[in-house]
Amino acid sequence: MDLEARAHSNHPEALRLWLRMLTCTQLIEKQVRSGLREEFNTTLPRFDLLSQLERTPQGMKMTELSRRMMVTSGNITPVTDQLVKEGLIERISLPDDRRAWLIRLTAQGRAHFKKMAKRHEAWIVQAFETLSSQEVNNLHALLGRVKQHSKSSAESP
Amino acid sequence: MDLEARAHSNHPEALRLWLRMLTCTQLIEKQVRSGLREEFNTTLPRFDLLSQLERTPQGMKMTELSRRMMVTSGNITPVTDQLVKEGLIERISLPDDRRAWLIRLTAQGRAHFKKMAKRHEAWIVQAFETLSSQEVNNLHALLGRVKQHSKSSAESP
DNA sequence: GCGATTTACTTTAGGCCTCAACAATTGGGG
DNA sequence: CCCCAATTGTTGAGGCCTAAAGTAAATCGC
Repeated sequence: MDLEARAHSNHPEALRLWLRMLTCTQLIEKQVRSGLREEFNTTLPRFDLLSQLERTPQGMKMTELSRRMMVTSGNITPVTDQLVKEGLIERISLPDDRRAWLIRLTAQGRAHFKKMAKRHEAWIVQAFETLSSQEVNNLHALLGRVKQHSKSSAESP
Repeated sequence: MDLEARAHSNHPEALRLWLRMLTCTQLIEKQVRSGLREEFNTTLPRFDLLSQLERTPQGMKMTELSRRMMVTSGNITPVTDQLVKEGLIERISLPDDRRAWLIRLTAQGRAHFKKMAKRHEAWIVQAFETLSSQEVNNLHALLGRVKQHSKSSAESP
């Protein structure tokens, strides 16, 4: 009795798969969001932004952040504002381009992110613990093809 | 250079899978949303609501709709208002429970939904066309286990 | 060197999301 | 019968999303 209730038998397999995939994603995402809210009083977009920065110690421009987070650039401004206010990231002005900012984790941000990432990882591992390692890799490979297909057809419409 | 940039090699397989699944879902969902907007000037939640009703000719209460759509009930009110205004659904008051409404497709709503559903199905089929029928079914089965696991652990926290 | 285009970020309007508080109604236990 | 708890739908605050317009700065081309 969820999104999949739409998928009756004469729908093609792809539609059934899509609704199931959407259901899974939403179930897991809800768990992650409520975990972040209850344990760390934060949100998924804020966590995602910190995640992106953690892999890039030299920092990143806001445009690059929006591209990686797959959201439009108008979203980055308020999320960045909030994280700066919390002292987890900093905006650094670039001498050679006065339009842009370099966004970087602060030491505090890096430490705080590590704690959250540990919990986040546990939630995700738990969500997929019902699958064997081989099944996880199988799923990963199949979705890799779907991703490539979707990206390439988005580039040449 | 997307969400998956977070997943470096020492992360467990489950985390890599999760980020890839999220990327796929978002890529496909963006295509569907922009298709609905460009071709039908509507949104995904509105389409989803009509989808749920299409399978239930006798109509559905708003609580039931929110449960199936996996959103809180506060969301259903404005989406319903909009679809009533467009003449695609109707609110029918129930004599034996004056708190509740029965929500049903109008004839116009049913006809309009059919057109949209045909296009929607084509977008989804295209998104997965890179996989064989067997691979689609395999993916469906694996995600079925993930879904069941997630639902059962959500019920008994 | 200077105007036109492009780029980086911000802002705004409109929509959906959660959570939480609220009104109205229903239904069960004394 | 009546009070109380549970249920149905609505509303409001806060947040993130898009698309689109606006501002400022960089860059391209003549």
